[in-house]
Amino acid sequence: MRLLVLDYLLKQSAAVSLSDLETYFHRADRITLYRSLKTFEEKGLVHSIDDGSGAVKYALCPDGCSPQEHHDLHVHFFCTRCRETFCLPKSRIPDIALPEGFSAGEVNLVMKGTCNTCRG
Amino acid sequence: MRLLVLDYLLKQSAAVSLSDLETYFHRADRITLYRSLKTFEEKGLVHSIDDGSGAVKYALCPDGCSPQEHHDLHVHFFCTRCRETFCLPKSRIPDIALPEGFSAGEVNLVMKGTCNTCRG
DNA sequence: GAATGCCCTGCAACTGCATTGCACTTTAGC
DNA sequence: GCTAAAGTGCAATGCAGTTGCAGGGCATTC
Ligand SMILES: [Mn+2]
Ligand SMILES: [Mn+2]
Ligand SMILES: [Zn+2]
Ligand SMILES: [Zn+2]
Repeated sequence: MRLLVLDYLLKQSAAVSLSDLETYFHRADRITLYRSLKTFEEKGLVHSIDDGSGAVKYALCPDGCSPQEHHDLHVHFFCTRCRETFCLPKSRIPDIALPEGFSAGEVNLVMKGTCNTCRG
Repeated sequence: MRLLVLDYLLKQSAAVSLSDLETYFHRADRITLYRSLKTFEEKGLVHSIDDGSGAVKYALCPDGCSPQEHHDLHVHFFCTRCRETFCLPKSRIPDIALPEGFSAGEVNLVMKGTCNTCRG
């Protein structure tokens, strides 16, 4: 099952949600798919994306992610038309000036708009 | 009830969630508080913040927000210790380079780390 | 002052997504 | 082949958000 899920992820250009998997693998159990994603995430194969759509999405990690540390510090793009979420590894997150006393850790940056296939 | 909620919001330095309100106004109904926030948001009084904590938080808008358009294009900061979320209106979101064909709309930028009261 | 209508409130119920427990099956190691 | 571990399926739960509906306050109108 996990191999099938991994194969599916490799073919996607956009991030997938659990319900996406559920729709595609309609014969498989929801929980199995859920745990597959969780395991992949733990092992550093995929990273999760909270794009504000209500459902967490997952995408394959770039090379160099380890179980200890995910460095998915790239921008994510959520298309408001097709509701797909894309990783934009080329668009790095710039440094943000913080007020005195604040120390930065992770950053979550999600842009919204229309993607290249949805523009008209 | 709404006046009480508004009064409460005015006294906060951090964004509040629905359950925060629920805890404070323990005699009021959850739904009434929920709808108060929704009404405030519609009218341009508050803006909602998705900080990734699982619960949407709300904070008063800066001057100039209208029912039609919220311009809360500032950075939000989520403290991983006290789990409070702060608006950082001084930290503007820089422009992000997008790939060809992508057009930008809203941006959600949440930084995580420790706030000025939680640093040790 | 009674009737009408609107707005606010409270109760109940429902949805969607995430998560866990437990039993069963399959796989891998010996 | 036997045994332990890993993977899977089913059930149930939790939590945040949301909606429908009915009752109550209040002001306007006749
Ligand atoms: Mn990504
Ligand atoms: Mn804000
Ligand atoms: Zn699109
Ligand atoms: Zn803090």
